[in-house]
Amino acid sequence: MKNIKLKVARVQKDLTQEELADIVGVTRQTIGMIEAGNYNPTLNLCIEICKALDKTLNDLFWEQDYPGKNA
Amino acid sequence: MKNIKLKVARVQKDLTQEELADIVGVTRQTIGMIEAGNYNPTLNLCIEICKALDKTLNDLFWEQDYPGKNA
DNA sequence: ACATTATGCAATATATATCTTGCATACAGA
DNA sequence: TCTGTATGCAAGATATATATTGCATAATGT
Repeated sequence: MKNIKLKVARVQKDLTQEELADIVGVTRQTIGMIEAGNYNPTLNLCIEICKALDKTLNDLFWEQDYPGKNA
Repeated sequence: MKNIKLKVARVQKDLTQEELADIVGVTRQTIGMIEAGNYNPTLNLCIEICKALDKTLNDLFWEQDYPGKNA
């Protein structure tokens, strides 16, 4: 499931996938896959992304696209 | 860095490490290491833990023990 | 038309999250 | 004292997050 919130927050900061990746210390592909969904990133990476985008974990990763949400 | 919030939330639910582990589908050791800190769990696991304990990501995993917090 | 930038997709390699098993300690109850 | 429960710690195995490389496409500017 795509993470639209993350993509929006990134675009709001006028950052490209590669720029965000550089800031948080991962590869462009990793950011791309997180935005594309079907991925399960690490807590530390999520936190770094949130800090880079001035958001919180709940802002970007809560109640949007975790498996079994509407079960 | 130890995750006290997680331990407190678990005890409030009267759950043992092993019981919580069974609920979220991991091993007792995994829960133990997350509580003990020096660990980097997966986002999906964090979400499952939050759901099991009726907490949010921010409640249990935000601004407590991520690296560089006070940098 | 050409070059550049941003993104998507995929295969292989590496790092690390998680599992499995086992042992040790502390504590509560019989 | 003995047994069961809850937890901590550690070594080796497995699954998967992430890196690396490469190619394809759309959009933009010259």
